[in-house]
Amino acid sequence: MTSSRPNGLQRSPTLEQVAEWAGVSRSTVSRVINGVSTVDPELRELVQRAIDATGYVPNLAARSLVTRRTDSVALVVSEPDDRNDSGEPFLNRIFTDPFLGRITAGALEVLRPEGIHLVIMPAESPAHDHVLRYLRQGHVDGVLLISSSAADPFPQHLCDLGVPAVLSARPAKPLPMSYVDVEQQVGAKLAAEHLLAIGRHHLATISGPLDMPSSLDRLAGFRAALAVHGHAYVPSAAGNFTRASGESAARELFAAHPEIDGLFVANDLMAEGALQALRDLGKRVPDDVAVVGFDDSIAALQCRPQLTTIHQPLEEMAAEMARLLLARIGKHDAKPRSVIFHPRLIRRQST
Amino acid sequence: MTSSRPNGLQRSPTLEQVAEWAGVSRSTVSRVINGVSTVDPELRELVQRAIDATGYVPNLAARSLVTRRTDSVALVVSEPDDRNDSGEPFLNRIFTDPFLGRITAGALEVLRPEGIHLVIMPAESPAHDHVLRYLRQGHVDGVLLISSSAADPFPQHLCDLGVPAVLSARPAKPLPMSYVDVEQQVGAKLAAEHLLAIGRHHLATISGPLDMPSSLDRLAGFRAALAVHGHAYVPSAAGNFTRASGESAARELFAAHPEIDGLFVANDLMAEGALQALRDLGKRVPDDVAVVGFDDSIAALQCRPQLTTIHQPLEEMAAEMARLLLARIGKHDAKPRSVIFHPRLIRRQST
DNA sequence: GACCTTGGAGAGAGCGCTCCCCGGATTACC
DNA sequence: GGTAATCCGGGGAGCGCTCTCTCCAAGGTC
Repeated sequence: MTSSRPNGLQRSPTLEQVAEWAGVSRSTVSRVINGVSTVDPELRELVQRAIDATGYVPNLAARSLVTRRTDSVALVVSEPDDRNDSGEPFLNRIFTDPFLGRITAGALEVLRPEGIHLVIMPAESPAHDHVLRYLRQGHVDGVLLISSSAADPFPQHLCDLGVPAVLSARPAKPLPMSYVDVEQQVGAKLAAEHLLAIGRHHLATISGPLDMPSSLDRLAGFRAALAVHGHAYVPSAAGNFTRASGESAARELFAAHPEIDGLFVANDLMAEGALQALRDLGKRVPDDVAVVGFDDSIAALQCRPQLTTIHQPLEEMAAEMARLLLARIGKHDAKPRSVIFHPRLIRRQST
Repeated sequence: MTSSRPNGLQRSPTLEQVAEWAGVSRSTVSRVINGVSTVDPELRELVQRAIDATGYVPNLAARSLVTRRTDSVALVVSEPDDRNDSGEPFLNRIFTDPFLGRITAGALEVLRPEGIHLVIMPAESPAHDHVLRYLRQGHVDGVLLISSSAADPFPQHLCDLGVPAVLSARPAKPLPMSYVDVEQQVGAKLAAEHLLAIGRHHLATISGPLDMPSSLDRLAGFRAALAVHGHAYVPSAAGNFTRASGESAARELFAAHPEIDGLFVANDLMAEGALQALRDLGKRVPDDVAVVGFDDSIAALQCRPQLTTIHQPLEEMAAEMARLLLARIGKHDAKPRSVIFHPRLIRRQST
């Protein structure tokens, strides 16, 4: 029943007005609102009634003008120029990847209890400036950055800006910023050893874009693990983490190497595409070809056969990012920290 | 070379300092920044140099304290309580649906040129309060609301709040808010007539959740169009717009009515699931069963066979939402308006 | 040459809030 | 009972910006 605000025409009440209503000073109302303990319980009660009666809401602009905090952080998903070649619009790609949902959920898990709002901003390259301006203006206290490509200048920009930020993966060039990551190489190794363990000998891999450190790590990890077992050469094709790219990469791979009987794909979405290609090629999974994905996203469960995949605890990772960021916002001097998580293999029907 | 801001320790320069540097008054600097034309070109130039030299960025809190504008709007994706039964986490669902990417892109198309930032906020039910608080605090000038279920109280809350807002579809209960929509019934009719035109006689439909006006409209439109052609009974099953739900709805439908040879599915994602089910059942598409989707999302192109579907111009619709919102923000008295778009059928391989 | 108009710059008053500092009241202690 | 310690509430000074109002100078008009 906050009846008195039909259309924003009349301004919402101010602290001053609440104070007047309650017959106390501005300071007292401010104390009540900010939960300072040195207020007489009776007065506190009175002020609370005044707040309810007037329908008072603190003016955030005024508050953050003096506190220099906004109690909100941004989740920025960045992408550099040179990746607009996939044909698929960037916005559709990021919003279609189950990745983002899990990251968001994990971050909110930590932020909400702290009363911190999360604001999501896509930042495909032409909009970098826009987003940077938003961040510089002090709209948020800090940034959780999902950036992929090594070529992406965004992390560097953010660093220059001095805005507290945490990255979702090891930055391509060393940067004094905290980040969270998973042991990519270990994940790839798990996939390699599993494929060998189930008796496959002709292994290949579909990697992510070769300008992403995580893609390179998965590729290198897979190769290294196989080298240990005597496999000197491992055919590979690169995709860009979309389903369609996985499909064409698989086609390419099998055209050149029809003997492949074990496939490691750098994410589930591409693996799903690869399954499609294999179906078209008349190959049975897992009988003819065993497939291992990466991420353990819902896509892994949605496809037939369900994917064996490398699980990475994205929600926990995002939660940790949020924690690192909050710590960083708290004390400005904190030095960059990294937190690395462990992957594990989930076996399903595709191997 | 904005050298003077290593770590937020020293405060960023203020208007005052820029004015001092340039040897002019605060007012003049403010005029330059806000593009007021009554400034001597020479002085303007001088001030610009001062801004560059000091690395000045306007303090948004201070500005919006006096202007009462933030130059940003929120895109809120809401979901009521009672839909958490699908098993799949809400955040994953919305971020996995190509829908959101297209909406975002369309809205940005209009907002960016105006210098307005877009902030995306998921608002699954337990977080409603959080998001409402954010909106009340005046963090944004207005809201683009994607809300689906008729049971969702969020639009009503928003309305009570007096925050300018535009809905993505006709609200379930009449509400004094602008909205954008597509002629759902006409879309369904297109599907029905197409299926009849290609000689199908046993038609059925997979609808969306029955608490969504758009789902009901599509269902009703499909039935009505068939009734005109003498089909009194049309089997149907409801899904929740996810791929998995489409798959199980199709299974259910064909178990009861194996004779079905034409299927209208209320969105592409569910249609994709239905294709999966049909494949499992050994039905060929389109030979045994013709399938028409709805949305014309990328999912329609990704699946095999590619989907015949009802195109709705989501990007344009979102752009129009943004336009309506900006108009509303401009003058507070504006009365609610609705803009309705026309669907059209895109024929591909599934019919 | 006196008057009026107009373009362009400065001064000042807030916007609504927090937070420091101070003062009055209450309690405690000698 | 006097003084110190403690507690709590009020007053006031800004935070950095915009915006109106005022003022000055230059140009135009009769």
